[in-house]
Amino acid sequence: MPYSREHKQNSREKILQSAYRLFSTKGFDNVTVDRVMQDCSLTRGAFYGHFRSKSELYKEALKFAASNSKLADIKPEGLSSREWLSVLLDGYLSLEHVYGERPCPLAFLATDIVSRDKETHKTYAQVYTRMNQLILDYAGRDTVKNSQDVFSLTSMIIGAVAVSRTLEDQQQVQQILSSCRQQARLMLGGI
Amino acid sequence: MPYSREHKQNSREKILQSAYRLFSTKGFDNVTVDRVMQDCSLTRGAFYGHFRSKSELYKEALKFAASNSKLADIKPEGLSSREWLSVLLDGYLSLEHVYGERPCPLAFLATDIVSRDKETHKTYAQVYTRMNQLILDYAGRDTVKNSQDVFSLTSMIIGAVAVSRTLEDQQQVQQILSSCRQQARLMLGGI
DNA sequence: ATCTAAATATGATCTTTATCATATATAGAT
DNA sequence: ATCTATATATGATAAAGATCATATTTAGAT
Repeated sequence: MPYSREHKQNSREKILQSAYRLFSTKGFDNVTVDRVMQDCSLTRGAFYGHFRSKSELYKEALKFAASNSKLADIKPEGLSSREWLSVLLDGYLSLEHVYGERPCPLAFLATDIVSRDKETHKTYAQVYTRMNQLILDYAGRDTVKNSQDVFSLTSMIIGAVAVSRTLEDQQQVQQILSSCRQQARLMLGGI
Repeated sequence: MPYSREHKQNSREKILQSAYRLFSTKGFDNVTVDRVMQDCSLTRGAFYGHFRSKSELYKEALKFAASNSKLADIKPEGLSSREWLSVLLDGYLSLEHVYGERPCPLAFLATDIVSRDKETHKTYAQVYTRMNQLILDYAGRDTVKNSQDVFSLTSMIIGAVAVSRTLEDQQQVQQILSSCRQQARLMLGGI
């Protein structure tokens, strides 16, 4: 047996991490396999030992990002679900998220996904459903009049960060995020 | 003088129309110059008589889309500004818009823009500002507590249609759009 | 009818990049 | 030490597509 048992698994995770960071900031076509591998200090050739194709990498990176996203973090002890949800939303609607290393795939891949294959669409849809579900759960289902109300909340926060990343004017971005944080609190009262 | 005086202008508009339709559904890299020209029954060569490069085409198509978008339509006689705004928002949050021929560039190019050049970013930002302004104007500025409140509304509707286009489940899309239409009405009360 | 400038079409070039074929390096087992 | 399966690296191939150089078509003016 060559290398240690975990070596390949480690490499795979490094590739996924680099891939997602690059894909989410540049989109599928503006990222080359070479660039991803350079980013994690490996080379082209090694790539095909881990993934069948660039498309497969994209899909796996999407799954990887979903399970490692801020929104998947575990609620700390001593906070109510509602309080934790509030923390999560503020984190989501923050500059750190907009420009950070673990951006939400729902926002940052939104229009990029359209040209990908059916499987990838399905994965995206699953991530989307999970996000809505998670917010519903934290908000407390018993207080929900209509579970569909959550869609307007997620639309808003996804739209906000997606647009924010394209804007140069930092002050305007701050205003957008702030406006949405405030609105989110109002909506959660309603939900 | 060859051709009629308006011929070239007509060609230019046809190119822009095809270009925007394709760019907004597939993104910059998944559209070739060839494909655009085929779409409007011209050929590659003619292209460079109209635009310096594919990048320039993209930028011009973005401007073109902005000035021809649903939201730029003129208010018909006999409707109050608020009523007209309501019509516009329902149109924006409709299946026809999500899958139609005149989609909103703010939503459908959102993440695609990130990899484009500075000029294009600037154009996008202008379109974004115009959209917010337009909604503020129709909503009636005197009734606005805080003009920044409009950002959460535009984030929501942009996010809603951007995400909707990636989802396969038509029923879910309907629910998202419906949820946002309802929420928009609530928010306009507040604005 | 013919001439001409503008618009459009066609063929060629050159770069980029995904993927493959092949070679080398690694580290556990003998 | 050496052997071997696996991980990684390097060089080659081939296709796609943006752009350019050149040819052809168009329709108004003479």
